[in-house]
Amino acid sequence: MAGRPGQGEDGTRARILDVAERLVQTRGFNAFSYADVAAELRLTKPALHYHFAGKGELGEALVARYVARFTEALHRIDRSDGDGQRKLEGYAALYAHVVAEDRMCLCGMLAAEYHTLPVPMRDSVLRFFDQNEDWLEGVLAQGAQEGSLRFSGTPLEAARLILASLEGALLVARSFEDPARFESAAAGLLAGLTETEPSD
Amino acid sequence: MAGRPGQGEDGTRARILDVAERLVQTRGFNAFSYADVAAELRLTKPALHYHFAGKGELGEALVARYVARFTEALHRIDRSDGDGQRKLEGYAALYAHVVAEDRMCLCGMLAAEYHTLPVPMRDSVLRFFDQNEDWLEGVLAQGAQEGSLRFSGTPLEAARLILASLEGALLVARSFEDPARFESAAAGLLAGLTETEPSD
DNA sequence: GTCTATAACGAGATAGAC
DNA sequence: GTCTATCTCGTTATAGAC
Repeated sequence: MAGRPGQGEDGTRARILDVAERLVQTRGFNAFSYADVAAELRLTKPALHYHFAGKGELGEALVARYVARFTEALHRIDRSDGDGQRKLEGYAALYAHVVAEDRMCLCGMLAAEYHTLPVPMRDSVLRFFDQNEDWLEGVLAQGAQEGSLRFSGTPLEAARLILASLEGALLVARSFEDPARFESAAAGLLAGLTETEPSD
Repeated sequence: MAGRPGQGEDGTRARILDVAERLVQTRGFNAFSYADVAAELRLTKPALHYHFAGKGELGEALVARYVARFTEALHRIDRSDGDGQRKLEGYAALYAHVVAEDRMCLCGMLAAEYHTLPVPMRDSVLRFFDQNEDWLEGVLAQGAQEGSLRFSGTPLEAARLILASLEGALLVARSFEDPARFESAAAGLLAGLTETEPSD
């Protein structure tokens, strides 16, 4: 599946995923076609079918790679070893990179199209959200303990609100083609979690 | 355009909009067809073309009606004459009704598909968001003045964060087919805006 | 206002050559 | 691993009868 030869990742396969990923993040899974990807790579549709049996399989590979990259990014933040607040800032920055490229989060886009997706893709999308919530829950628990973060409810509830808010902020900001809208929403969200109560 | 006859709203036209609206809110604008709507209403595709020249025109009518209904709902909340906090609760309840029907907000769904939409639909989606933000801004300013709401940044910034958070909460909750996820996120969001600082 | 019939196109997919 | 050629189906849309 990965790079059997010498290097890493078969070249064509990775380039197909790169183009398809951008198309899905900007137009949606139902609004891109094998023909779009083939044309951009100067290939033909059957060449794509050689690498990915069908659109469903391509979609599954797309989400799998996206989740793997996100997981890596979360591990990088963990290793950076900041306090909860800094980790949350790092997390929001991941989304900022997405909107900077005029894209929606891959799984946020697929969430909108959820009811039209092949079941394996649906499952992967839910796992993506679960994984993000788990990670955020840990960061929030850490932040609460340290005193770097304050929130109402349980860490899991706060984690879910953060995930939803960032996905929604991406969705709206991208429509206005205004990354600043995302930045502002992310900043406001963080501010609400770091308010120090008036020290008496 | 409206109900020229005796009653209100031509029957077929309204029924087409009803079915199309549900399909767009659940599957997306790019994942429903005239054939879907026609079959459900036991009509033929040309009958639909009689009422709406093309898919674009149907989409425009869909958003126009949705925006009009939302505007009415906001006016109802205004007339209810509660404080800022209660108005926000009423606002969140509008979204809760949507997720209870396993739907996405129409304009949230269209925001995901934004780059594939006919331009008139794009404009209407942005106007929907603008209108919501304007209304929320007013409610937040009122709440801040009364002391029923607290937030960081300007009322407009807070309004944008609320809109994004609720849209995102819809998006995620609907994927899990779990309205409780939305309710929890909405409650957490409200809680963050009504925290009373430790009274001394 | 709704129908039958059909055009014109693009989508996803396969067979089989090279 | 990529191609040409082709198939089948669904989609949007129109012409013209009733």
